[in-house]
Amino acid sequence: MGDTNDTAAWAALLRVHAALVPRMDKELQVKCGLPLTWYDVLLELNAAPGRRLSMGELGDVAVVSRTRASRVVDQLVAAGLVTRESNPDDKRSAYALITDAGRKRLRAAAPIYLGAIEQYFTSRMSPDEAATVARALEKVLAGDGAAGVHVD
Amino acid sequence: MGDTNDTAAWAALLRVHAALVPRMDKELQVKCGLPLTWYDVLLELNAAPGRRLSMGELGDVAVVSRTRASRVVDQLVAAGLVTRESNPDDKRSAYALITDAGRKRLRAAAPIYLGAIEQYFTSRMSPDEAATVARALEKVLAGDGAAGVHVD
DNA sequence: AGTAAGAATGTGCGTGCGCACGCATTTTCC
DNA sequence: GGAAAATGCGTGCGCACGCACATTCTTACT
Repeated sequence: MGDTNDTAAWAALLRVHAALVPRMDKELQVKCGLPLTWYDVLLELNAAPGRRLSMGELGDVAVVSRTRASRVVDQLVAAGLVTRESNPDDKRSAYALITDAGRKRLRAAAPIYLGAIEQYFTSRMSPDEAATVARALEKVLAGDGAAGVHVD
Repeated sequence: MGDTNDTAAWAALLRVHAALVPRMDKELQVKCGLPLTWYDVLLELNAAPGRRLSMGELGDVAVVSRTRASRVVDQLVAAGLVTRESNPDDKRSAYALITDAGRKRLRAAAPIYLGAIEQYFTSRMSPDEAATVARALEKVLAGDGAAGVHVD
């Protein structure tokens, strides 16, 4: 609004994140007993080839950092939604493998989460706008690998 | 990418936030000794009428929560960038008022921050896209007050 | 006026999170 | 082959963050 046009998009992104992420996290946790972090990790594991990912890969592909991923996997193992498995080819690395129970929980939570995204986010804009937002932000991510990004 | 079109925009927003916010925070802190949270609070105070804001207003307008704002203001007072001032009309409320030193620090930090936004974010997309992103995300925020949002 | 309900703030506390570090293993280089 | 650098991982630690609660003051109601 009072913002110069360049920063308006960035400022809005920060505010949307601050407003919606806690709300969706609470909602997911109340309706599914599943924190957003767990959902994200389970989603990535489920989509990965062989339904398994090393900790480093998980840190790269998921929103959480690598060290955080390690601890989230601990919790998921304790909850029976994931198992740890060692890689015979590289004994340093540890795979996280989603269990059937994990996939069940993920499938149960998905409609809740997707519904929240639709209700709070996507439905507020036109389909064209949603497509443009997705394309623009993906370009931001693409130009990212160049400038050193790693958080951990 | 593999995402259904609806969730692609939201997923990209999460990833952009996760990738860029820590980076900008570090950069601002290294080059200006100013955490992103401080910058945000100083910016809002500086833009406010009378250059002052109560804690509740600050929590509403800034990205930080109300309780967090109270503590950030403590730090800013200790750093001499802000002063606390009581409201004669309502002795419960406490105003935070930006000092000249605070404005100086803010003016010094602004080009760094704006440059980072341009470099990492805005320059990756076309001006049209930036405008569309801003408009779409502001609509998300506008439709927000309705559904109870308050975090604190 | 007097009392009960409500609002604004600050603080103790538990949790989430990433960094710095150390350990184990792999890879590179001589 | 063997040593040195590099990689992957888990953990101790400190900081950021919000919730629940107590406090102080204001407002509404009788």
